[in-house]
Amino acid sequence: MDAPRWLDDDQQRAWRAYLRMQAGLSAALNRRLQAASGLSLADYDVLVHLTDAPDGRLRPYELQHALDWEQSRLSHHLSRMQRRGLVERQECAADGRGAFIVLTETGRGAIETAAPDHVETVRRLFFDQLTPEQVTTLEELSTRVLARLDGADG
Amino acid sequence: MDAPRWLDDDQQRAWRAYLRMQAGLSAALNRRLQAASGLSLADYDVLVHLTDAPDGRLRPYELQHALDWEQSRLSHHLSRMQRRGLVERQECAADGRGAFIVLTETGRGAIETAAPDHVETVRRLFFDQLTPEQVTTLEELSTRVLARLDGADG
DNA sequence: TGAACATACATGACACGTCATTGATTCCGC
DNA sequence: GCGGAATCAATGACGTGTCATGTATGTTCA
Repeated sequence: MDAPRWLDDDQQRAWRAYLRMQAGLSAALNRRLQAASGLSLADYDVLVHLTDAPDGRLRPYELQHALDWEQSRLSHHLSRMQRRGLVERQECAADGRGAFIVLTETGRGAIETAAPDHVETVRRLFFDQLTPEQVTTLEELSTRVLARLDGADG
Repeated sequence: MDAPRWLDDDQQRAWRAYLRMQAGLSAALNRRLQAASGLSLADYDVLVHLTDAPDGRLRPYELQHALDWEQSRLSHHLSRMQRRGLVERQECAADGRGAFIVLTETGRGAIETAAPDHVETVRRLFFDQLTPEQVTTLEELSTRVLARLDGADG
């Protein structure tokens, strides 16, 4: 193997800044959401998808693809949410292996209470700091990297 | 409270793309680093800082500020790394409350083995996908958000 | 039909992160 | 010095995420 290509100074600075921002932002969002509503970011994402689904229910594998989570993470997380009364599991008549995850009234109440505050926090901490051009660049940049991640493993 | 200001379409798309990219990238980096060297990203960051320190040792509070971690996260993590022989704890003569975290030979070997591969992965998955302008914008954007996070809590 | 394979989901073990609390020193004003 | 406050760090409890594996059901095709 050849000598590794290190990062240049611009890349170093960008990488460090990005890592810190990413960690700090998600920690801050999590803390606020948790304090305000008792939900984690993960709970929030699950509930958002269930809210958008017809009848407020989805198959686990649908949730898995929508969230882009590992299967076992989802399964564990749903068990914890079920224990807290945010969702329920139903049998699936059409497929004996499968199940439905159903939003409970408690779950719907939680997400409806949490959402406005959370969106406001995302705006204040993140979007209010950025120019429209920076937002556009962020989306393009993220999409490019995502395409690479979804592509070949090399 | 007033009606919440929701995100506009550009912001929605950027936010979703960013969240997915962020989650996917750190998962990919973690998986590769773990497979190649048995280190997690967290281990890697700790070891990098220790490697840069004189005598390969630092006080925990120095590491804490350098890494921007919560104190108890660091303490737990160092215990796990100590158990694996990557670092050791030493008493601090100058401050009876304190300690030193010292890089072991095992730890130094691990980071030196892991670093070239890891940097190369960061480059391939991330920087090779971006234009220099995107890199610059990412750094500016991250710095802006970070300043907001470090500022007032509102 | 039935064997091989694929799909849907759960689970146990264990690493990781946060919060709250505790214990031991050091610092500082009187 | 001495008493209170701040600092340095460890710990227990508990939620979260990953990996490896298990189990049941569905699907395909000779």
